[in-house]
Amino acid sequence: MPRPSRRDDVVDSAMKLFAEEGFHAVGIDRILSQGGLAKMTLYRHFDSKQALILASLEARNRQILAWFGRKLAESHLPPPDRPLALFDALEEWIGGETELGPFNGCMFVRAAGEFPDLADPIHQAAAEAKENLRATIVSAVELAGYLEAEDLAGELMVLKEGATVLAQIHGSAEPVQHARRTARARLRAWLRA
Amino acid sequence: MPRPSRRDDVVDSAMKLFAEEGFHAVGIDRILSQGGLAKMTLYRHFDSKQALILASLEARNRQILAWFGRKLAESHLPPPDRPLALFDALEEWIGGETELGPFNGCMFVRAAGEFPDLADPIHQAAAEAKENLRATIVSAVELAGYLEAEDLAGELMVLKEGATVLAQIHGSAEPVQHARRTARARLRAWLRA
DNA sequence: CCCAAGTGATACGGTTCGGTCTATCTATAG
DNA sequence: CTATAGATAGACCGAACCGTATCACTTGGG
Repeated sequence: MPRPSRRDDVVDSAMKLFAEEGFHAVGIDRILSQGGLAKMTLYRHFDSKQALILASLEARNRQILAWFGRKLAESHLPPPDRPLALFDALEEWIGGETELGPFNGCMFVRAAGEFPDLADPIHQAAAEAKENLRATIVSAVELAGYLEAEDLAGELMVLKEGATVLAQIHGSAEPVQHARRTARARLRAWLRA
Repeated sequence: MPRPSRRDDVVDSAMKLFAEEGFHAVGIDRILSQGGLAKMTLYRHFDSKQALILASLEARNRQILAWFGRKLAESHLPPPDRPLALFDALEEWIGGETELGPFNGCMFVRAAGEFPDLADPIHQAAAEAKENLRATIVSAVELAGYLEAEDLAGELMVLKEGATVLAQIHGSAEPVQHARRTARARLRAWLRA
């Protein structure tokens, strides 16, 4: 099991280009040339471009889950405010240099947008990624001591997705401020209940 | 000025296909064949596919603005709750048969996703469409008697976009419920302030 | 040392893409 | 009637697409 890492090279190059320009807009040749890979190296590891896209989404999913999970766990906010670390992390992602690379919106939202058929495996992979993130937020909310964590996490998800989408469209982190303010108020209300 | 409507035929066919399958995924030939148009009919009215996409976005923008504007104006909710008509309209759009056609997520979000370059005219058109909708919401919020309408509308926009995106990914209107509940609570809080 | 697997480089095939061009048809205005 | 503008239909082009095939080279294990 030498794990030659060539497969990972292909996925990394693909993930980067897909994130920057989109799935349909990026051809196999560009993925391979940027990275000095050969075509047979790709098709030895993947059946098709679709399989490569799926692998890229899975890799991105692990990356995103680990990053947000860490940001939520390492937050220095007082426990009831800790879920707000979600929006601090989002702002950091948008504005700056993180290991997630330049901010180009959510890769899963864009995948679901380019492959709108609900039965498409790519669309389903995007939906699963969102469900995974939701579960992470549920855990964080429970850990912060909230009841009805499912409902609260659902509201936080809506806010996070809305802020992400608007930030990408307008090229600005301002929507995150709106989302964070709303989230803060909702957390306060949940505390009183 | 006979307004031969052939141009509109092209835009209508394009808008429908772009909404269903995406911009890169749909070729000119399909747009024309579905609708019995000739290629020269397209290129007499538009310089390029990009110009056709821009025209489709503008047409969709007018459609969306008129629809949400009407839903907000005709709402039978008590005035302070009237901005919630936004989410009722969204749910109606998702679930059912409206003049907006089948729900495939927000066309502008998907356009900005497929053309991520902020300098791309298509991306900019998508951003302008969002700004137009935001202005509509600001007016509705002011009309309902709220102060600081800009901030409140900003929060409502985030909720609406998040609900739209999640609804498209999961093929479910459930996120709209979360968004609506959050919005209701925020409106109540704004009333007390 | 040798063999087999993996890789880079390249060429190729069949399809589709966006866009141009020509030819024919129709419909209206003069 | 003719003249003209806009329409359809379709051939055509160069480029890019995804995927396959071929060949030479490197590499590591028995």
